[in-house]
Formats: sequence, structure tokens, C-alpha cells
Amino acid sequence: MNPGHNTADAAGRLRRAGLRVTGSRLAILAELARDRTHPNVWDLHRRLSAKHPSLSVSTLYLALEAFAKAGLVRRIPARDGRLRVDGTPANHDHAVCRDCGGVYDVPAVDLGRRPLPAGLPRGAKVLGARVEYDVLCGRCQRTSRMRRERDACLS
Amino acid sequence: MNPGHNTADAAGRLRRAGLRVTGSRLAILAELARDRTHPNVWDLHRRLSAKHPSLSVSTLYLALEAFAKAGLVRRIPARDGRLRVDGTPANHDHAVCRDCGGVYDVPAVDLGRRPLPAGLPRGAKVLGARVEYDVLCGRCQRTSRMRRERDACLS
DNA sequence: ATTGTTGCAAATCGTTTGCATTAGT
DNA sequence: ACTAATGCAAACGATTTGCAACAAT
Repeated sequence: MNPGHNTADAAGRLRRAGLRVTGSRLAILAELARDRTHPNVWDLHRRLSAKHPSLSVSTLYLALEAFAKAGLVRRIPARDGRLRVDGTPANHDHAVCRDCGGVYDVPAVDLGRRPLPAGLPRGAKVLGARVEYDVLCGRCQRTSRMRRERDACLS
Repeated sequence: MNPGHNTADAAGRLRRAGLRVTGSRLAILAELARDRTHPNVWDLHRRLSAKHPSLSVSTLYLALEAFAKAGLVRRIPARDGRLRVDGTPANHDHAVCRDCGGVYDVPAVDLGRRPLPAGLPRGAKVLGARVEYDVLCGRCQRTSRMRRERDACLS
């Protein structure tokens, strides 16, 4: 269903990265390929625990660190201070809901032809750039309207 | 030296935000106006402790939360998981050093005329957008060259 | 007088680390 | 055989919270 993210390929990607192919790691990569919500480590652990009850949090952290160094995943520091995991290796941008902190994938904006901004730190080399959209997701628009109405009544 | 960020103005901004004007808070705002390095909470606490030895970390956190809600500062989750504080209220973008995690201010890119990207979560309302540059700062270019050379010798 | 703010200490909780065991190469 | 990967528990450290004393309004 998702070419490029099946198990066989995951094993190859692990090997190519110089990492050992283990059940945990295949499961982690599979779960990340399935779950595009940028789960945090505990979400991930909870979901994986069903099929892999012995998988420990420390293993998860260690694996994610190795994956990140190999470029298989991106680790993104979320607004709530927790680590979220982005299992989509392709280049893309993010939309972050101001209310619930949900992270959504958005096709990458091409900033390539744009002149580099003045005011970069002296001598810095630009490696890349990405856009982050500040949004209010559909669900939060509803709940914040509800909240506004409720608060209005209470005041 | 920095119009718009002097003490008198800080008091006004606090009052306008419905916050009480206290010595700690003026000191915090003053320090943030002076230090544009996006310090984390502990850096900030260390620097403020010189003049305000009694200022506690919890007060600092509480004040920063209030400031952020009032739009006086931005709190940014850094790659190392710690909270960094951006005391520049004006709209601007950031360049983040891939190596040391240093955060540098960059004039905002105008994304206004750009069509909104397809693939935003259904029903989401876009409130804003900012660009984050992935850079290698001058200092880190030097140290990583040194590291490469050293590692080359060791291998 | 009222109530937001402060400082201290304790609690919380995400992440890291040490180490003995297991398993991939 | 070699050594990366795992699981457990303990350590760590940033942030939050409860509460009594204080201070700005």
C-alpha cells in the first residue's frame, strides 16, 4: 500500500545504514510508516507494546537516535517539550496547530530560488530551510469556539 | 540604546497586558532585550542571579509563561529539549545551527503572496508561517573541520 | 483589602545511562 | 566470536505544583 515503506525495504534501509535488522526496529519503522501523526515516544511505545510487549522505552529512544543519525527519521522537539518522531524521510514542511500541538505534513515549499536573507550570523553556511505553518486545526476551531461560548457564559 | 525596549516601556507593556510591574519582571524583560541569543531558562536564571540573587527558577518559569501568553516573548522548544526564550516581539525568522543548536534572528521572509500549500489538514485555518534555516555557524564550521581532521588521524 | 507574585521544596515526568544478557552479523 | 541491540532499573534534569509569605494594585 505504501511503496518504499514496506518491511523488506525497511530491512534494506537498516542494513545500508550499518544498523542491525531486529524485530523491534522493523516494528518501529513499520509503525512510523503507518502513523503519520508524528507521535511522541510514549504514544509510539504504547502502540508498539500491543505486539511487542517487551519493547522498552530505552530501546525505543536508542533506536530513534540511531535512526535519526542515519537519516531514517526526524526527531522534532514539540511545543510541549516532548520529542515527536517524523517517520517520513522525504523533504516536507509542517503545519502545527497552535491549540493542540498536532503536527501535519505539508508539501515542501521551494525556497531554493529565494535570495538568502540578510542578517544571517556572520560566516554561517545555510544547509537548508523549511517552513512551519502556524494553524488552528478543524477540531480545535470547534473546541475553541465552544470554549469561547462557555467562557462567555461564565463571565 | 534600544528604543522600544527600555524600562519605562517594559512597565507599560506589562500593565497593558494586565500584569503587575515587579522588579523581577522588569529585570527579566531587560535581560531579554539585551541578550538576543535566545537563552534557555537556566542561562537566564544564571545571568539574572547576579543582580537578583533571590529570583527563583519557578518564578522565572511563571513569569515567562505569563509573558508568552501576553505576547511579550516567544518560547521556543530547542532541539536539546530545553526551552529557549525569544525576547524579540517583532516578527522574524530563525536560523538554527545544526551542530551547536544556537538560534539566530533573521529578518522575516514575506510568505504572504505565496499560495497556501495543498495538503494542509482538512479545515485548518492558517494563522501564520515562518521559515527556519538549518545552518552551520562559523564557529561550528571550524570545530567540525577540526573534528574531521582529528577523526581522520585516529582512524 | 484584594489578589497577583514570589521563593522554597517537593513532585512529576521525559530522557539518558550503566550494566548484564541476548541476538544479529 | 564479535559487538550491536535489548531490557531493566537507577540517575538525571527540566519543568510544574502546592503553599505560605509578600507586595502591587
